[in-house]
Amino acid sequence: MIKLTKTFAALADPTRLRMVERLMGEGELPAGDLVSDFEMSGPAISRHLKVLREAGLVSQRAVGTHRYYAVRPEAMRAISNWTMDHRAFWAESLDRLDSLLALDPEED
Amino acid sequence: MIKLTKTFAALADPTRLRMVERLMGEGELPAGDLVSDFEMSGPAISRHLKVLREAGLVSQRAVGTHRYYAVRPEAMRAISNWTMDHRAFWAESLDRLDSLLALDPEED
DNA sequence: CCGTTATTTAACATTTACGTTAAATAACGA
DNA sequence: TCGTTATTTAACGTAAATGTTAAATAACGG
Repeated sequence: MIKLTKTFAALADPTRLRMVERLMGEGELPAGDLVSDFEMSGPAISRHLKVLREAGLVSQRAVGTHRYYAVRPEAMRAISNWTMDHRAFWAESLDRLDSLLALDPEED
Repeated sequence: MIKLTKTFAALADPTRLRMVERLMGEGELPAGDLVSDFEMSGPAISRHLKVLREAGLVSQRAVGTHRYYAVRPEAMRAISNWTMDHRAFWAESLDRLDSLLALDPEED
């Protein structure tokens, strides 16, 4: 089960957020490819990847000495589901507007 | 402008996540109402609210000595938008399934 | 087997986060 | 004005996060 606070904590760091975005855009990548993206030591990147992994945000696949990382769709879906669970709150005014425009143009 | 890493950091703490959820469910509440929710001192709650405020997640309204807090829909929308921006990645298989079921039942 | 490459783990320093209690502010009502 | 209530700020201790360099692992290709 995905713990939402863990997921959010993992994405709360700019380096990790960028990693996740790159992985979503390009798909699975080896750790080394991510190292060259950032002005940061290899070990630092490795630990960020570990945080992402432990949060369930990425998967790791070994091929020879390479470790391929990829974002786990379930994790992203969990965030999306959470926002959708509360959609009634945050989309309230937009919904009302939609309704008024689309269905119910009765008030002034 | 809402900084996504700040938003995620704010939601990365279980106490703050619960606060936000309660505020979304019940709407605007004074700080004191939130204090009684948690086994934690008033000052601790106050600081959590400050973190949420500085992240742009909640608004504060003063009425007498009370401070009413409410979740800012824009912040939630920002998260939702981010997930939607990457929907092509995480909803990929579901989309494909949807498409196949709905539109294009041509393959085996 | 050996040197090279890819990546992680260990050890360490520094900053940030978070909780506590005590004190400060500010509005309220007698 | 004074004591009470609501909330925040200050001061402090401790734990967690993050970066660094050095060392450990492990697969690769001669």
